[in-house]
Amino acid sequence: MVINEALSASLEDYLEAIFHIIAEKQAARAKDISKRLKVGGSSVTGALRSLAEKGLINYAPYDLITLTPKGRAVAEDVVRRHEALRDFFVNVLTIEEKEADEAACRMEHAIPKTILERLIQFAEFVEVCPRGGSKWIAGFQYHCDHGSTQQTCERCISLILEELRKKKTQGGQKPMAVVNLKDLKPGQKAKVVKIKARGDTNRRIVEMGVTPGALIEVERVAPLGDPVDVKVKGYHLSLRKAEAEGIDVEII
Amino acid sequence: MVINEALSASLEDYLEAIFHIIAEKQAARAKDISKRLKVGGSSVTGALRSLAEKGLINYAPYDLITLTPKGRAVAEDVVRRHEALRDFFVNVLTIEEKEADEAACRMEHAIPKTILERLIQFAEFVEVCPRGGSKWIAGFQYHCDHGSTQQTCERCISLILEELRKKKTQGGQKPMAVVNLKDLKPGQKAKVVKIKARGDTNRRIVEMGVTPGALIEVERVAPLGDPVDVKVKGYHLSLRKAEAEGIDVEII
DNA sequence: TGAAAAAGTTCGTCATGCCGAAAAAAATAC
DNA sequence: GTATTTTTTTCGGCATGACGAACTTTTTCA
Repeated sequence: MVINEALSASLEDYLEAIFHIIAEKQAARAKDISKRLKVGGSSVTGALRSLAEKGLINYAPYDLITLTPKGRAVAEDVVRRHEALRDFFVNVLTIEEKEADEAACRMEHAIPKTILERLIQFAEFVEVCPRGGSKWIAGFQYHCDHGSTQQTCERCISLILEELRKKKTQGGQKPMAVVNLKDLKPGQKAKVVKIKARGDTNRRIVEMGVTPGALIEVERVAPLGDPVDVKVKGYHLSLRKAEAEGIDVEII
Repeated sequence: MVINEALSASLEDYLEAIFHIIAEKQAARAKDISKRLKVGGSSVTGALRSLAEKGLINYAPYDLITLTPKGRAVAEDVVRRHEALRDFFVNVLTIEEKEADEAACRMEHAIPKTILERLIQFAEFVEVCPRGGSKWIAGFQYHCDHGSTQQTCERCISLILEELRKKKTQGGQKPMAVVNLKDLKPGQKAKVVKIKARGDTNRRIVEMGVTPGALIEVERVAPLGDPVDVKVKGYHLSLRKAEAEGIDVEII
């Protein structure tokens, strides 16, 4: 078992495919992989041997394929890169979903860690900052389609004024639209306003990257509200009900 | 001579290296390439044969290496991808130059055309839009370092107010800081305000992508102001003096 | 001008990653 | 419970792209 060798783009693709297949079914089979990656069966066998040798998958000839803990960690890292790129393309560059996904698939193997982190922070910043937001992205769209001129810039500025006025009349005494994380529905995005939890729970929440100002997206809420699956800084987290209740957010 | 086959990442690297070496000296030699790409001499020979076969370089054993027109076009395309990524990393994500360059080097081979164009437009929009600009990027930096909280957001909003006030007092009757493109110094960036030129000159200018609202960066001005080398939408252009004089800009 | 040095090429090798054909194993059907 | 189908593996082959060693050409310089 070879340890800690950097994976090739190809092997990252295989690992990512296995990760997604396992998320849908219980375990992956060679056929699923070959269908998903559009490669011949014999190529899959070779890749599986390679991944098993590196200790990333549990695999023996003719056997089902599962991820080792190490393999799961690496796969989650690949998926995080993929999603970060795709989300940036879709949410900031307003690229169409399918095309964004394909581009992310190709670029995910080449993006270095530091750039990735920055990109995730930037995409978050665009959504969270009052100077950014969906209105601004719409302005970017307009700029792309018509080219911005003096007039459109003035329109843009008046938009900011409007937003400021709204803030001023609503806010003041109490920040508006602050709710508890547990009350969000899947798909909703929010800005973390305050961590109410204290002690150990507080520590755990902050360690996961949930800090005031951060963007948080609810992915799934289990029947009784426990656990709540969220995405923060590109990471998929599963929060206990007690943890979710300790987080106040402002819906975006 | 094989035509129109997609280049591998490796061959793109060779072509890019040749392009840069030729920009510095008159022609490239195998040694320059092997030094620049850190590969053995024998690998270079193979790559050169491959590029010559595809009609991208002029090459015969032991001879100097130059680009064919087709090869130059492809090389310029690779360089444009590289620079677009690097500029985005440096100007928007505030990544340090050297790191941005290395990342661009790896990612340039994987970015699809549509995403590239959008990214270039976005980087331009960030610099040109009043809601963006260097102040906003500084705000992003702050967000990265400290995490934005309610207070920093209010600071951000007051910054917009300040900017608005400045615009209001200065502007009104006449747009401020409008100068002619020919008066810019190398390194300066500006927003195109108006194309004064008429007829054929106007058409040529617009065809090159120089339109009101676009970002233009001066790279080099020849002794007598002819030509003026600029960068617009990722393209390096060489403007005749008459063309430069027909363009009014607002320095950013 | 004629060595010595430098640059460039050829050749054999290796690793990766894909493929198709054929063989082997497992699953399914009757 | 065997026969057929499906899945998986093995094997040989091919393309790319890198390398080192040995050889050839060009350049340098004495």
